[in-house]
Amino acid sequence: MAGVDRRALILKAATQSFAQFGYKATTMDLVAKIANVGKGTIYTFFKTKEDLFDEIVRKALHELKSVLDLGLHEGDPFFDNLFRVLGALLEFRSDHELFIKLQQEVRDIGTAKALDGTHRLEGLVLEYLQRHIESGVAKGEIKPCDPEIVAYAMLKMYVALTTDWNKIHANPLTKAQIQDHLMLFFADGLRSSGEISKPSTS
Amino acid sequence: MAGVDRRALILKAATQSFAQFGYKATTMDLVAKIANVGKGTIYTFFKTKEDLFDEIVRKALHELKSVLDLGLHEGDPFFDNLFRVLGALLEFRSDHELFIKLQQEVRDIGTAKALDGTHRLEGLVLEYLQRHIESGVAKGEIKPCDPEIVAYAMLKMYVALTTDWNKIHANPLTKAQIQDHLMLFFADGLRSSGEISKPSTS
Amino acid sequence: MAGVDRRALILKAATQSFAQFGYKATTMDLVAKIANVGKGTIYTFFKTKEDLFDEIVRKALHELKSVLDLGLHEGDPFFDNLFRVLGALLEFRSDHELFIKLQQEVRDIGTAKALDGTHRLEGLVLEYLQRHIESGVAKGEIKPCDPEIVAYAMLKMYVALTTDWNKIHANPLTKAQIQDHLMLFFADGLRSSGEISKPSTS
Amino acid sequence: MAGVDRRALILKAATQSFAQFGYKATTMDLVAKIANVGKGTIYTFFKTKEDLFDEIVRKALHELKSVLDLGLHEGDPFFDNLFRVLGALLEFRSDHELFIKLQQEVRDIGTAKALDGTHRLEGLVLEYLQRHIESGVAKGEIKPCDPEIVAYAMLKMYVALTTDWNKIHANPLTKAQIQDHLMLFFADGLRSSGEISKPSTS
DNA sequence: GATGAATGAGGGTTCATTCAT
DNA sequence: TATGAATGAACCCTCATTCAT
Repeated sequence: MAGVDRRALILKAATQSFAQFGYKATTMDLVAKIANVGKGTIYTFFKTKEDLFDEIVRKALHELKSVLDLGLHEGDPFFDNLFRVLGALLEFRSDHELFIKLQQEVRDIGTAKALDGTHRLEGLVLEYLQRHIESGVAKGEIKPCDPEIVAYAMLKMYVALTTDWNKIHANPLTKAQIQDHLMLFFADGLRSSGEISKPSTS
Repeated sequence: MAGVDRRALILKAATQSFAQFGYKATTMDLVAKIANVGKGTIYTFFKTKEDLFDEIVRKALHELKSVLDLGLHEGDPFFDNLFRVLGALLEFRSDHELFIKLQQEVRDIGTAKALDGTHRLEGLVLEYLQRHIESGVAKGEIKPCDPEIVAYAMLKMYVALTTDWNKIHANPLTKAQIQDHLMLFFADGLRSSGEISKPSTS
Repeated sequence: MAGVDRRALILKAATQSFAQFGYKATTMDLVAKIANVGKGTIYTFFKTKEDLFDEIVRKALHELKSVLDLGLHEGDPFFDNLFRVLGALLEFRSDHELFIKLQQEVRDIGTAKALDGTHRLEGLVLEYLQRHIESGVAKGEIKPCDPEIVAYAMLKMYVALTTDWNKIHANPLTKAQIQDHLMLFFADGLRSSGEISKPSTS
Repeated sequence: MAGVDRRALILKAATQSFAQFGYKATTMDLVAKIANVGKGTIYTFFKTKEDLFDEIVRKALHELKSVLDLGLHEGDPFFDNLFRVLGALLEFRSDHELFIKLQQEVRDIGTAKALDGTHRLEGLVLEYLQRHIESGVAKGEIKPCDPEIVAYAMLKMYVALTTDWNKIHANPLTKAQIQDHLMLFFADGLRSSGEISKPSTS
């Protein structure tokens, strides 16, 4: 028991529990048990349950920002950049899968502060995506569209395939499956060539 | 007060509260107050809080099934059917918006049973979509793809644009905006014509 | 169990426990056990522990006021009035001994609000006494003196003989003993007649 | 840091905190911080918090005994002795104000042992006073009276004027004010000369 | 049948005490 | 020996559920 970093142990346990059971259903007793630590120990590092939660969100925010900053290369083609960043997010996910899950697990907390945390997480990615899409439209790489809506759709689709999917399926999608489908929806569309491009008016 | 259907009153109140505050934050006291009945009365109709919740999911499931059955016309083109059904879901949503919200409000329940309820709701739609996609692929209307993944993506995208979006934006998207973007992603893709179809190998 | 007034039961139990053990050492579990009531029941009547405490102070304040109002007869001699009121307070004590004890049991509560409550209790009596002493001085019934200090001394002496004494002695003082000694200190003094009235300068 | 007496440091810090915040509100963390030692260090000198408290009471008891022994001069007049001792207590108080405050701060401790400590402190002074009063009665300097009750009244009055008063007033009473009032109550009484000495029978 | 007062298990938090360093 | 991180019992409070009316 000598070299264990109890703070990290607790953060990991809490992250796992928040992701798996949500905020309310995560009890400090449970976190303590998962971390194999006394309940009181948690309070040596975090003032309240909310504090513990905030810290997790903050850490995720920070790592996310790094990933995004590293992934966007100004001069590269739109889809190159998109998939490089999404790929990086995927790595981020495999390291810290639970952080991403948090995004959806947080809802009924009530405190504006905690909710803000989650929204900031989402907001950060949306901002990056939106800027990237605007730039893609400006360069003529993608069709004119509402960048805010498309950014939102991209994020949600990404989360759906990387995280939500695992809630109802035992086997996660492979990195290739995820990239192929994102490409399918956001680059090419499903429609077979040769089809008419508008549904007949009903 | 003679002829009021107390059971319906309670179901309506609980639905509203579950949708607005989530499962945990909905107290039986609150449901009783909204329904304007005694707290004990709830227990004459529903054995537990979970029972009450299950009943709401079950009812939603039933109505959903009707919507789907009515919307799918075997002979019509793929995208005709898709948008007719999604449009119908939109109507279903405006009538029972709260039911759909439930899908995300249920997360931290913990009890496998309650989660099952939500998954059944989701599963029903997925099943319909998957069958529809398989049929579309078979008829050559859409590209060959994994119907399960695509169905899942469609549902999530639909929920994202109709429901999730409203959590961070004051104004909901219009029905037209929703349909246009679904079409954009699932029919045509974002890429401008004239572009190369694969990202450069990294 | 039919006709019991649970609110009164709880108030009585809490009063007893606050008086005996003090604010902090009184646990809601203890109050519940003394009152023979479920812990949750307390919270049906009182929002918090502090609320419960406040209610007790408030009730004491009210009864105290009645006693004082009834005991002071404007025209009567000073010591008649003094002993009538003190006698009445003694009755008040035998009915509600615990309320008076509260005055000293409240100290380390911390919340300004709760402390106010106790100070109000003390302040009410002090106010009455001070007015009465001023009137006694004005009529020449007692020597000129600082009414505020004398009022404070009277109250503390009264509480010392009626309440504090019992903390270290098994048998309370009799009503006669209390009155005799109050008379001794506040009317006549201890000094034997024939003595010189000032201590020799040291 | 070599030559500091850690035990004394801790005793001083604890005394200050007990006096200022009371027994319950004094945490071992706080004592450690005030004493500028590690929390564990306290436990090398004192087995428990109660032990620490007891030691403080014992020390106060000892100093008190010295004060009393020095103040009583067998041959002097009663009131000379009384005021010399009370005066000395006042000095004792200005040196160790906190010890005296302790007397009232200890109330909600609950443990019979700790309460005993306080009672011993009180008992010591009472014993001295009682002996002195008995002697005064024997010499005819003061009226026959119950020495135990009078001693108790004197102590309480003394504490009331020196300590309790400060809790509700910004300015402490001066030494002269305290002595004058003690004389007023215990020597001469409040009643104007020329008054009848018994209240009219009610 | 309808009610809501009563309940107690379980939640977050504090703090006296221990013990590995 | 001195330390303070770690601990868990015990605190106050919430709320799903029961049951006498």
